Amino acid sequence: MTTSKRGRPRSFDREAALVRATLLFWQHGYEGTSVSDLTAAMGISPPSLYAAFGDKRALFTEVVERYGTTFGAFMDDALAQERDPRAGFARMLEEAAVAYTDPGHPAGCLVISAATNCSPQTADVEQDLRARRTANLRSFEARLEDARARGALSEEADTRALAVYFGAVVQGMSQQARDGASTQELRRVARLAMSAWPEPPA
Amino acid sequence: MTTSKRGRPRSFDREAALVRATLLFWQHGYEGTSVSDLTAAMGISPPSLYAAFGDKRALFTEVVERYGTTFGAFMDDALAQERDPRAGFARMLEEAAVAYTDPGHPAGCLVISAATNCSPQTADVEQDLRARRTANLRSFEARLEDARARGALSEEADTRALAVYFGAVVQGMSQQARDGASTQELRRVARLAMSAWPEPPA
DNA sequence: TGAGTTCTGTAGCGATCACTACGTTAATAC
DNA sequence: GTATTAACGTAGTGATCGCTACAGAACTCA
Repeated sequence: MTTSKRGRPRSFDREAALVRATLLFWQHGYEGTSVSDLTAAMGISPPSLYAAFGDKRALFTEVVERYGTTFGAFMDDALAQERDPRAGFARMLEEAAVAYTDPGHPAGCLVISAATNCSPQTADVEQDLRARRTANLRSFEARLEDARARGALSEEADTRALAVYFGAVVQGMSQQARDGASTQELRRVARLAMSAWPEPPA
Repeated sequence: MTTSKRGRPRSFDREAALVRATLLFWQHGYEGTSVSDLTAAMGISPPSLYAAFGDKRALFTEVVERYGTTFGAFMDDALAQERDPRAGFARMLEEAAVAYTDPGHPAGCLVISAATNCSPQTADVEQDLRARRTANLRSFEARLEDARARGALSEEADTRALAVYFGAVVQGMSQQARDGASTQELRRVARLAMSAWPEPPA
């Protein structure tokens, strides 16, 4: 394989520019971030942005997908890597407390907060992130149902309600982080939240 | 007192127009709602809007204040009217489950979701709603500290952590409602969330 | 070298943003 | 009646929105 191409080579680091765009969308959301803001932060001109990423919408989609495999990967990892489902959810919440308050990037979760209030024209962006959140919720529910099938969760446990509950806790922790909550406060929230975990089966 | 004034009388119902504006801001947020959207929904022309409410920012402020005394009043009411603090928080969450999914208006809470992602130019709006949320959190904490002082909560209870926890749960329920959660699902979340309430003092 | 290709910066496109100048209309005050 | 006051609709302000036409620059290929 070869990386050489015809024509004038790109004069900026596409990956670095993508990270800059991620941080901007993370902080101000999709509509709160203008193309002018993006080009200024990425250090490129509008034609370069459009040539490299398509348009604002495509750039945002790429940002969200990259976010899911990097900053946001801890959620799936925690649930998948812990054998004990309770430990998996507990670890997910603990890591959320740390990740959402990391001073190295904007607070909270991009998927949760980057498109919560959109104009009628960009309702599709709001819907895209909503679909990601509901997919996460289904992932929670599947993990809980799997735990129940394996006998790690009582038969009476309401997996749907627990899934919505953990989804709400994660989203709430994200917004608390954006509102200024500290890592320590969110850690305590994470521990309190685990009180809802049902008693083990007899 | 007299309600008569000089000059041409207003030809629209100011209160009704304010409600229309509330519903729009509630659904699409501050920046997601344009003055053009507002005038169309309120059935008035831009000069009438500016004469009656000042500007978009002032209208939003009035909407938020009115929201706090109507749709959003159930929170303070629940905490203030229940003698038992645990019952107060439980009632607040139960009523949130119903209010956030009321089909008569947009889902969730306006204070929580109307300005979560703002452009740098309107950061002050985001900050105003943030101040309201942190005030609510302090109200939670004060209620919990009062309960502990009265002996209704154990001395070891972490009132700050509990306040942040309940704030996160409420915010999470609001976003779950916007993401399509049903009243019943949120009711179950409310009940699960109360599991974190500490054991009564010995 | 020259042709072909692709990125670059400048400069500006039409559309929409929040907002308002202006002349008209409809009420009260005298 | 006339004067005064205030809301009305029309029509349009400058600024910013997302996006692009265009020409020059920098590369690979023959």
